Amino acid sequence: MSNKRNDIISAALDLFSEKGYAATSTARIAQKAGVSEGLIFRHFKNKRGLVEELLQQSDERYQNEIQQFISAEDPADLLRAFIDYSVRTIQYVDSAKMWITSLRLSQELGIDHELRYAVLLERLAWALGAIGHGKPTDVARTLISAQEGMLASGALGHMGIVESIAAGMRELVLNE
Amino acid sequence: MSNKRNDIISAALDLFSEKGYAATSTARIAQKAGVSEGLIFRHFKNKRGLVEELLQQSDERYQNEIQQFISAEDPADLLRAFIDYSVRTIQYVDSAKMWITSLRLSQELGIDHELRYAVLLERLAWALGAIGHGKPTDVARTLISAQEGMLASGALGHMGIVESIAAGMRELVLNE
DNA sequence: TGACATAGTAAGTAATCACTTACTAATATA
DNA sequence: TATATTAGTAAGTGATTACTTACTATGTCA
Repeated sequence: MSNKRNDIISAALDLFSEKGYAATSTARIAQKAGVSEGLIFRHFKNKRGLVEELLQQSDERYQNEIQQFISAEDPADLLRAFIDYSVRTIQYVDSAKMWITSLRLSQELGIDHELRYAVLLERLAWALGAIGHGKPTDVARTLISAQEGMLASGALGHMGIVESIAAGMRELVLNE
Repeated sequence: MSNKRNDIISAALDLFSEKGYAATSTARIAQKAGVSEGLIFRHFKNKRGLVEELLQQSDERYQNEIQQFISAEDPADLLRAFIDYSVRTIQYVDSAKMWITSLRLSQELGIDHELRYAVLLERLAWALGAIGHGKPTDVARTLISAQEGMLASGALGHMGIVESIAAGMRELVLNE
């Protein structure tokens, strides 16, 4: 089985994460993937179809990754894991690319990705309530927003800032 | 004095905030502004020059707006004002457009807007320290990140979420 | 082996892109 | 009022865009 279809998706991910959707041409994607431009349109209905599959893959991966810590039984452990995960995710170029791209493309294409956080929000709120925070749902939303802010503001280039934001979250939420 | 130069900037702001930079053509901007396309290139060196002036105006306005509360003498008042400002800013379509556009365009054009927060960061950290928070600089960064996250995630359409994030900030920072 | 679907390509297409040219209209200043 | 500068336009420019067409190569299974 050929892997050129995957080559296209992975080249698209690279380029979309650098330049965004509109500024990335299908010609450039084909070139980077080492295939003819026409092949993109054999495998995907159009450019939009390609980016939608990419976003869907990224979402599946995201849901998979958060599964690893949202089931923790100790609430403080869960919160610690959430904060660490935010940092770790950005340290591994591969993960970071997918996260940032997913956020940026959702914005650029006007796709609502609020739903994505439903499960995470619920578990965070539970953990926050369990360790004595008032308004746990509001606080959970604040944490998720802080995490998104990290991704939005080109934090990829500034590891120091990412660590600092995480430290601030730990201080506010866990007093540690 | 003609106002066509301003018409161009304001049409560009509208369109950039909807579609982003790359997906907005100079032809479309001219059409919306009710001028010929050539006029854009008389007043601005090129498309990039137009967006840079737009970003600079937005930055001036931002620095102006935060001046109104960062000089508060009471630390709790300052923090309250910061949080309220985040919400208010998004309620007024005009302000929101400028904020979101400024964040999105900085991302899309790869402009570092970290500097923008220098003064705010310093004053927030002071206020947080004064009311007894540990690691005040880290916590200040977390708050700013949460605010950026609000803007990044199409919060314009979801006032309820914006209010909720603000409530979470109030709870975490001021216990109220 | 032969028939048929799938994978892949090279060379198009019309539309749109940012930007330029060559010009006229308006306004300021002497 | 003559002159010079600025504001404005219509109609281009070549390059690039997403996508199509018409074709060939490769594998699959009766």
